[in-house]
Amino acid sequence: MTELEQYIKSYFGIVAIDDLKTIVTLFKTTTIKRGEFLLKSGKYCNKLSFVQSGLLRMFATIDDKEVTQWISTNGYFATDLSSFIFEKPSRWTIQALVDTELYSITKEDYKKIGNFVPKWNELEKLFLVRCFTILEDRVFSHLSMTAEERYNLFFENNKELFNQVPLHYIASMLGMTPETFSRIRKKQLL
Amino acid sequence: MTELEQYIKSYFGIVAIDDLKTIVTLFKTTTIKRGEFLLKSGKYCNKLSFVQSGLLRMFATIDDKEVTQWISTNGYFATDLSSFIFEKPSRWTIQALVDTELYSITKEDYKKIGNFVPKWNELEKLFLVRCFTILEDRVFSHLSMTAEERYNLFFENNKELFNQVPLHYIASMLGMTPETFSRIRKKQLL
DNA sequence: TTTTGCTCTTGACAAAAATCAAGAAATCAT
DNA sequence: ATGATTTCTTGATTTTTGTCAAGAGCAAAA
Repeated sequence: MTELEQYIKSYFGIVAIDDLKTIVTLFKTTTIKRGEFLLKSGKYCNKLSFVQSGLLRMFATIDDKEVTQWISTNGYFATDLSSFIFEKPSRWTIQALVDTELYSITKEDYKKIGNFVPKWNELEKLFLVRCFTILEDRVFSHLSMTAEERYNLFFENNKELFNQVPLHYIASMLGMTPETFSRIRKKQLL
Repeated sequence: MTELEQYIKSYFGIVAIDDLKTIVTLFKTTTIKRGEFLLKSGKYCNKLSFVQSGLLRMFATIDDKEVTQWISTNGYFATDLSSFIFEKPSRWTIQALVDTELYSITKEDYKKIGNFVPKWNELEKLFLVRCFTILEDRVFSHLSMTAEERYNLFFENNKELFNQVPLHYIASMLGMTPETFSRIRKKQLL
C-alpha cells in the first residue's frame, strides 16, 4: 500500500482497495518551500492536502499575534474544511515550516470522487465526524485540564514534533505562552 | 413552515421543500422530564434529537466533577455525534434541565433518509462541517481569549440562556469556575 | 410555615499563568 | 566563519484564575 493510500485509510476508514486506488489517482504531488503559503486567510481554500513530508502550520492573526491552531506533519491533512466545503473565504493561513511535499486534490476533482466511488458519501461522512471528534476532545481538554496537563497529554502523543518545530508554535496551539511552555518543559525534563 | 422544518433548514442549509417534508415525517416527538437522561455515558447513542422546547445539558464526569460541554436549547440538536455515527459507546451524558420536548429520529430511520432524499448526502455533509466549524471556533476562543472575553462573547449571543439555566453550567461550558463567572458577571452588570 | 437543598456571591488567600525584560543558545544568511 | 535573527530560558513581577469557606437568597418539599 502506498503512503497516500495509508493516509486516506487512516482518515476515511476501511476502503475497498479498488476504490482506494481510484481516489489516489485524483491526487497530485506538489512541493512547497519553507516559508511559502499553502493558503492565505481571506482566500478560498480550493484544495485538500495530505502532508507526505515536512511540516505545515495553520494559524490566524489577531491583534498582531499569530494563534497557531494546528500543526500538520507526515500523514495529516491540511485544509480549511469550512472554506473548502462551503466555498467561502478562509479564516486560516497555512504556511510551510520547512520544505514540504504534499498530496493534493482540487475541489473540482474532489467533487468527482462520488462518480467513481459509490460509497464515497459514507466515507466522507466518517472523515468529517472524525475531524469533529478531534476538536471535541480539544475543547474538552480546555474545559477540564490545566496547561501542564495539556502539555503532558500532547507530549505523550507527539514526542517527535518537539524536535521538529519551534516550540512557541506548540505552546500557542496548546493555549499557553512560550514562557509557561518552557517552564513546564523544564519540570518534565528533570 | 413547521418548527422542525426550520430547525433542519438552519443546520442542513437550503433543502427543497418536498425533501424537507419527507425528512420531517421520520422524526417523532417525545418528551423527557426534568432530571431524566436522554443519553448516558457508555451507552450507544441511537437517536438524533432536536429540542422543541426545554433545555438539555451534555456533560462528562471526570474525577467526581461534571464538565458541561454544551447546553441545547430550543432549535438546537442534542446527540453524541461520534457515538451516533460510529455506533460506539458515548462519552457524554445528556440530561434534561427542565421538562423538554424533542423531535427525535432513530439511527435506523436516519439511515433511510438517503433512500427518499437523493441530495441527502450533500446536506448531511454540510451539517457535519457546520458542527465542525462551531467547535473550531470554540477551540480558537480558548487559544486567543481570556475568561472574561469568552464570557462576553457568549453572553452577547446567548442572553436568554442566562435566565434559564443554573449559571455554573454556563461557567463550566466556558471553561471557568462558578466564582470566576460570578465576578465577571458582576463587573458586566455595573 | 419551616426546613432543606441548591445557587450564587463575596472575601481572603493560593496557585497558575501572563507579562516584561534580559540574556543565552541555536540557527540562518552571507 | 561571522554577524544577524530567531528561539528558548530565566527571573522578577503582575494579573488572572482557582480554591476554600462562609453566608445570603431562593425555591421546592415536608
